[in-house]
Amino acid sequence: MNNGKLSIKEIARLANTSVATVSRVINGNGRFSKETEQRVREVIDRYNYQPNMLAKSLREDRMKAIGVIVSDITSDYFAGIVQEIESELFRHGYTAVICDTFENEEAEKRFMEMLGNLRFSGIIFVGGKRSKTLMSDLPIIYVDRKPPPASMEKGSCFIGSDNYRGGCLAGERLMAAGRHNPAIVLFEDELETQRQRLRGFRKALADHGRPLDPRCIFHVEHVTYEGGRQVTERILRSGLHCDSVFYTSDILAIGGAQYLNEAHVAVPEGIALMGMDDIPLSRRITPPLTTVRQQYRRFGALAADSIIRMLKGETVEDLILDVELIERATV
Amino acid sequence: MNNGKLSIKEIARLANTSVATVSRVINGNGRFSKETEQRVREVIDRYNYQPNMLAKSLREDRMKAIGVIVSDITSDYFAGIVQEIESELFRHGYTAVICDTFENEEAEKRFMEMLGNLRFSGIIFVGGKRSKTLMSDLPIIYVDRKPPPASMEKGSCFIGSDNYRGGCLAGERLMAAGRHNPAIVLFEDELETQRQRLRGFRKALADHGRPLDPRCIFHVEHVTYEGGRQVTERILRSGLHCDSVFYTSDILAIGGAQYLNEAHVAVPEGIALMGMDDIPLSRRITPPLTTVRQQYRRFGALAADSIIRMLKGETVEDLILDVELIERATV
DNA sequence: GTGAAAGCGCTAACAT
DNA sequence: ATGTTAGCGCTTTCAC
Repeated sequence: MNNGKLSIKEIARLANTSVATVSRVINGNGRFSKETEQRVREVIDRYNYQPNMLAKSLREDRMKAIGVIVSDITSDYFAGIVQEIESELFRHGYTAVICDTFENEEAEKRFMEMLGNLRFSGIIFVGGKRSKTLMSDLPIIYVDRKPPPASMEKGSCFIGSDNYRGGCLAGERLMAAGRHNPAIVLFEDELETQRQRLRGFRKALADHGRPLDPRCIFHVEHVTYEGGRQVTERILRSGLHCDSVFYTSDILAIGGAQYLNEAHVAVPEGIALMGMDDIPLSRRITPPLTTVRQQYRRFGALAADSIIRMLKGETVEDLILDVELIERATV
Repeated sequence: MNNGKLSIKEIARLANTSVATVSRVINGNGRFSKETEQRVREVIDRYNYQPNMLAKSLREDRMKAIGVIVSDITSDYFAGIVQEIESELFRHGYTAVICDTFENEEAEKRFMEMLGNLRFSGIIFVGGKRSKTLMSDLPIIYVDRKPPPASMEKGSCFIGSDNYRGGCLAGERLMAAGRHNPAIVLFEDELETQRQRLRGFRKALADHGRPLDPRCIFHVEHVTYEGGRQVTERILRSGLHCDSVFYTSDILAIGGAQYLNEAHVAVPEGIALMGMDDIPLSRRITPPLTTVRQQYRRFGALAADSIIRMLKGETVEDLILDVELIERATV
């Protein structure tokens, strides 16, 4: 047993003391003399002793680890958030365990159970669905997508963007460019987040006396380049003569731009394009994408911070970050 | 204690039997009557009992989890590999814990220690450095980058592409297009993998009587769009009059293509471009990127498979997958 | 200041 | 077929 590694018991024997004292030295609580500490540390160093975290966690009924449930690690946007969460958590001595659900609710549920069994300290959802009400007694943070109010139990909070304002910004920009017949592309599975963007967009158009044509609201099943291509093709073929489109994700906009390019539709002269997120690629395509920037990497740092504060028993509040219009060349 | 969840002991009490029997029922070993099984299952279902994996793992001195150490989860290439690993492992009842090192060797070391303390079952390195010799008694699989032979201890294996052939394919293609003065861009931190590609490339040119000019070998510090831009600028300014460049990663090639576009250098007429990997974006840029495809998602499935076989005590061998030339429009 | 011992939830002998 | 019990490595009372 123990796979060659030594236990606190052997350390105690080698340092000529008891397991209790060794434990006290390691964790720096309780009292012990300078000399015993010295002896214990020597043995620990010499044998490069590593405490068994499993036993520690069992005893304390808590793992010093946070589960990060993300709906698609392959997305630049989510991966960026996750990377920040991980590095921030790491600095606080927590381990981030990343669980990728592929936008699959079944997997989401399995992961939540598993994290519970493993006595994790908390969960951060990055873009999760969480539409079924899965109970969990762990502290939870939702990032990016806000779940239906029903699952926003206490001991949970939300971190995301001011999506309403994001929609406004996009609408305003298009109006300012004289694009009076825009389309909007939404991700169909999301609720609150997307709805807010739609509301803001609609408001901006209405303010300019150009109410949004309901037929110009398009939906997409997956946030992929291909999804962006296809919806753009649908828009062109719809016969609605849209002069611009606001995609609620840069990935979609980039797929759309590619389609227009192949279809020999000039951007922005023929059709103007706007995205949302501002992923690194957006500034690199030709022409560079005009978009609404979300501070999505900050979501990650903030989420890590919040959950650690929750663990300390502090109360934390929802955080709504500002968005920003990034002028480039597709409008 | 126990956070509201009940233990095997309480299940035993409620089902009017002993902990041993409950354990036997749960794990399906040992013998028990149909009737007791029935009673136990009822209680388990009624209370939605979830065994404490911490205790189980402590007892068995092994977690049913595999650590996946990846050097940058933000990369499409690595993320794709990781996603396959995770889904394959999941199907076998293993949990994949993803550890992102940001190409940082210190983090790599910390993660390895941690996975050891937590008694994980094995480790999969995706693009790791692992240049320092960190001991670890766990089975290890290396994916994509082959570590120096010194750290290829037994109980470890490598899964990757035939990089030599990849280099050949790129060189051949450029020669066939009459591009007699190509440059090659390598990632400086990698050893074996990159060296093989260089060797293959060099061989192909030599075969055509156009030995590679050593000044036309360029290095990049980070595999990012920006890295690709910068190295391309350096190539243009070098005064070497290269007529084509082979980037050993699509990301770099895409950054390079963008730079050339801005510098009004026609692709492929002025300069021909080749990448390697074939990430989803490559077919979507304008013009679509000619590249050497790696079956990188298959790396993931294979890695998961191999480590599970290792855990069963089977011996596994290095796996070298074939690469394929993907003709598109940049050559 | 230090040690003995109980006990976290579980599995696997070893009884019966 | 089922129950009793030791013990995995650790922390934490409770004595001394």
